[in-house]
Amino acid sequence: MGKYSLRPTLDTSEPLLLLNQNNNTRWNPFAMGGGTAASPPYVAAAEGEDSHRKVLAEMDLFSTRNQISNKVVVKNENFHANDLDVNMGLNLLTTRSDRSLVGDGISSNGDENRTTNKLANLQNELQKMNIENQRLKEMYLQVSNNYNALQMHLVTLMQQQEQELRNESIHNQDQKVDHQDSVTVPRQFMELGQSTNEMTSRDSSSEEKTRSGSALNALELSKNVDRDSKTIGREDTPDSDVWMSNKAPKLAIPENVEQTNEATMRKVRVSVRARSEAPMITDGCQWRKYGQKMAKGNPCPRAYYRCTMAAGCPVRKQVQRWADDQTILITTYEGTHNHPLPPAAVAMASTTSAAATMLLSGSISSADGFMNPNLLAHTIRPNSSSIATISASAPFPTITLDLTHPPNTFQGPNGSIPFDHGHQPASQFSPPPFAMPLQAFHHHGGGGDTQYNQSRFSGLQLSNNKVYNQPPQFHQSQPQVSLSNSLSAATAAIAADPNFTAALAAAITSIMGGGNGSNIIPSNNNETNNTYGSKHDQ
DNA sequence: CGCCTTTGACCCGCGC
DNA sequence: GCGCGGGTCAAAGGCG
Ligand SMILES: [Zn+2]
Repeated sequence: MGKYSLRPTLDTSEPLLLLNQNNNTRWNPFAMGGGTAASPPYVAAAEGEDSHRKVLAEMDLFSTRNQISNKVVVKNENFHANDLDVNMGLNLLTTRSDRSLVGDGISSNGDENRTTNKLANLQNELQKMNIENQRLKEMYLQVSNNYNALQMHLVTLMQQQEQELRNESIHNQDQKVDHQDSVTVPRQFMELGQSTNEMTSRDSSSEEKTRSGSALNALELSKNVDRDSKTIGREDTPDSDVWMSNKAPKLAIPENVEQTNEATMRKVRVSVRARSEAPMITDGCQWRKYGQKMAKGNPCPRAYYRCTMAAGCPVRKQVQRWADDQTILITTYEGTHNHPLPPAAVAMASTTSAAATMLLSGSISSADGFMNPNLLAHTIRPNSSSIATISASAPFPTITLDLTHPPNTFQGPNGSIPFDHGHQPASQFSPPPFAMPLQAFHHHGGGGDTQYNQSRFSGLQLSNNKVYNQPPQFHQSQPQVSLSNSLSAATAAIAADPNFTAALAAAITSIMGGGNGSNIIPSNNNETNNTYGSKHDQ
């Protein structure tokens, strides 16, 4: 019964665990780049044998009869994901009827009965189709969420490797920076730079800060701690310093340094732009909404969440749809988790913390801050699949990861590439899916109004003139040229590795061990997906 | 019953 | 000082 009609269906009752270590069904995102168009649903359908059976066992075809009205929505969804084979179910549903009774008792009756039954049969089919499409829609949401998470994983790895490479040549950069003088830099940014490095400011207005940099940061910290402990005191016992205490001893670093990092990490924001119709993107954490505001210049309200996976976890996030394209969800993370994370949450957490670290370290050695006092923005590579943007606009330095255009060049209904200002027609080349382009731009609040402002991000060693002219490869001014190539190769190798998740986990562990403070649960537990799967565990 | 969302009030920094 | 905007609090109610 219904075996064939259900064929393309995936079990969406549980999140697809693309990153789960114990799961054999891995989705290789790199396969999507080379025209294979192996988009998430497709791959999942190909390997999801178990899922099929599960669906057969639990799917209730007639539980919702009024879903025909969803047709429009589904249609839209199909359009949205036209190359994701989401509409696969439509054909299959009509290929076979599981109502064999229709044909039998009818042969002796008139044509009217026959057509009536036929009609009923068709209606049944239609219902099934709609239900099926509903399922597929949910599945698509799931998959796209997981896809975003995985893509961010990749970004994390890229960043980490870039950073490692950069660290090797950091001295060179410091020397470069030395001759940048007498320019005002946003104070916050200067603080961050100070807190993570020994850069000295020559700006007279920030002389005081420079002189008492650590004291100032300590001040900031105490402010934050104060606020956090206030919150905690309400929810819990005076464990307010848990998130401090469990980290300070770990890295044998002077306490105030660690505190400084905490303070700055709390301030740094990592913004993720992803196309999602869900109210929140799936990041594996538990969140509790604590506020909602109408933000200026955006018809969509901004929602405020805090992490509830552990009492006193300082991590907050803001979720808001982009005004220009409300299918794009902007999630801004702030802070570092003070507790172990389930595997499902590792991707986002590691990405955000790595990005934050990158932002901080980038701020110290880059000359950009001096070149663009109000905002710092970089593009690693134009017209590629994802974009990481760093901005130091007040009050919070923010790094934005743009995941709105998937690697396989699939575009949403709007088909526009954010921040693509025509420098490079996107059609000219098809970058590897893991490429992480950065475009330098200046934006003025609204977001739509952007303007070029080429700059060099020290962390990525971009050469200003080369960035826009030679898209297909990384063009880095320094020894990093071969570096990025090897990086791509390494990434590809990782992707091809059957132990992809293991490699990923190792890489992430190394990242986290690198000292930004997130703890990761050793990833051997399978139930995390469901365990954290209820409400705002996205 | 515990956890969550909702939502108006409140706080705070900033610019005028 | 005042208004504005971003961010947070906390009471009230909903939900499973
Ligand atoms: Zn947390």
